Amino acid sequence: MCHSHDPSHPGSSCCSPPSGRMQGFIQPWLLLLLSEKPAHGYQLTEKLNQNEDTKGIDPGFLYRTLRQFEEDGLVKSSWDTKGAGPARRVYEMTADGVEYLHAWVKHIRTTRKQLGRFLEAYSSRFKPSDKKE
Amino acid sequence: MCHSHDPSHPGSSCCSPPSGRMQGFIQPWLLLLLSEKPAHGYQLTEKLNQNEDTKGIDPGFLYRTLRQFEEDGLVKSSWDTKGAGPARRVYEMTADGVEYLHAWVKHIRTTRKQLGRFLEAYSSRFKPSDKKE
DNA sequence: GTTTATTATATGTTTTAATCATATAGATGT
DNA sequence: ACATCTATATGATTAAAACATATAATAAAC
Repeated sequence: MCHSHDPSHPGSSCCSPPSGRMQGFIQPWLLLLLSEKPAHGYQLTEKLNQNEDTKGIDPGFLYRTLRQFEEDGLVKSSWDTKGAGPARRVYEMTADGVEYLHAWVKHIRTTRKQLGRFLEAYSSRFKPSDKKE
Repeated sequence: MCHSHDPSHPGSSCCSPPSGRMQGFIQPWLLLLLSEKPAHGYQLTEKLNQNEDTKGIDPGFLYRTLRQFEEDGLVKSSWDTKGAGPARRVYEMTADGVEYLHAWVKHIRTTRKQLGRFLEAYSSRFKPSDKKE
């Protein structure tokens, strides 16, 4: 499908660095937001859209992720029929959910360190001014 | 398939943080290694296995990635029939390949910053000792 | 000298994560 | 009554990676 390799668009070919955000990046944000207070999907969308790093989320992905969280016991939901507009499914975090957020943070720290180590290796290859020991 | 959510294995359930390494992490390492000197797949496997962050790569993934790199003009290959053992396909980096490595590095820096921002948000939620401005 | 292990590359299949597209429906404004 | 906004949901597709296996030349062991 690719085979074109247009150097004038060095961020859009099939073999270029992934253009979007990294895999598994939205989920911890959702858990973090829910850890602050219960919310429904639409609210969460709006909050994510206010953050440059998480904006533009696909609603299908959001709602499916939330249902999956519930299936796995990370959140529990209930319908809120009061107030204006259609009913909202409100998600509230469980203790397991908080635990999982912490586990996710460990993973993120690990990943961040890995990226740092790659950047170090890259720097000592391309800016060998500071020699590595 | 999941539906079990075994809290005694908080890193192995379906809804836990991704266990492996992040998507698109091997490719820049390959390009970085090839930017140092030409190499064939088996050599690259061995080098990747010496690095804790990149070890255990699937050979199928490796060889397909290298062919894809070539298809996209990031590397070029030739057969090395001299020396012991079966013939080796030796990959050598192109100027485009170096360019792409740099582009990848930009993406990695962006991702790393995003992870940092998430960790900051997490910290101000769970360790509110240092108040954010 | 035949079998076994090592080096080396390659491809078919499956799984998983995410995206794209679309469907449904209540509430509110005109 | 019709359009728009709020809100949730599901079917289909794509793309990355993992899993499984195939092939073959050389080298070592017996």
